[in-house]
Amino acid sequence: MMQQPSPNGVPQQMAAPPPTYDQQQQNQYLQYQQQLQQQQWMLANQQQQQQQQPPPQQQQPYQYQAQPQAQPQQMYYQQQQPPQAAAAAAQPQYSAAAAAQPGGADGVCTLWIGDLQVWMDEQYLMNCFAYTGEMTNAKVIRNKQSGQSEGYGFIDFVSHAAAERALQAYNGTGMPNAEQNYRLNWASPGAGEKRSDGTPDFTIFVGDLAPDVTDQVLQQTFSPHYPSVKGAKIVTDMMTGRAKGYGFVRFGDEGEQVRAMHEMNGKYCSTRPMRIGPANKKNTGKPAIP
DNA sequence: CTTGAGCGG
Repeated sequence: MMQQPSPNGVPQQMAAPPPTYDQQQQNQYLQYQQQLQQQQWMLANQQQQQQQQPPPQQQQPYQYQAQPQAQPQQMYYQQQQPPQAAAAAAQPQYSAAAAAQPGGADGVCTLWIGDLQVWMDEQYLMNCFAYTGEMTNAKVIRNKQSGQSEGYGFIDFVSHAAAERALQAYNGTGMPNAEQNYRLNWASPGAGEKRSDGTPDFTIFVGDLAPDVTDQVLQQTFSPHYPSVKGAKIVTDMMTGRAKGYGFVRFGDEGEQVRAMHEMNGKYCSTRPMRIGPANKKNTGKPAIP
């Protein structure tokens, strides 16, 4: 089976890579790292605003901390480019709909990213989005005391358009070295789809979902029939990254929510029939009566 | 595994 890199249980810090990786991959990885750093360096130079990054060979400014939990993944990432991301990068298209987007009008260049696992650090995010060539910074929010990731972070881009491109291309696609999809959204001001006063969400619970159903798939299952669909969310286990097999769909219109509960119940999403009910905890549109 | 751990400096 799999060989353990550290037979004596000593956590390998930033030491030699495990023998399970061959030299070729290591070299590719190192080359990739240098490319990334150079890209970053050039970007920083272009803008002439960030302090100059020291040449490659420099280690990351932040320090790793010994973590009690076993890390399910290795720290070595392989280059991976989502097909849509490739397309977006190849032909940058400035959608006219940008102004209508939630994060739209103003020049928000930052994306919020959630559902991060504890081992997904800045370096990891760099790798993920460096391919766009338009990312300027990545940050993981950590607990000040424990130093552990809070499970979300922020990614800055050179422009609002660049951020939107990344959002469209990456959101919902698979993350490298993880069994989960990107969960991206516009960062704070006037943010994407959270609670908004005066515009209540009418949410349904959708259970019995196949493991391959993503936010997008679920939303697209409903949106053609119900124009008021605002979004869909598959619930995933943060620790394992596995989908829990259920999710939620939010409607802007209560009538459509009710209709969907009747009409779509038992209908197929991907490979399995959905089980639909009203959502309880958050926004059902009907506030609980004390 | 059936009711969402989602906004910093």
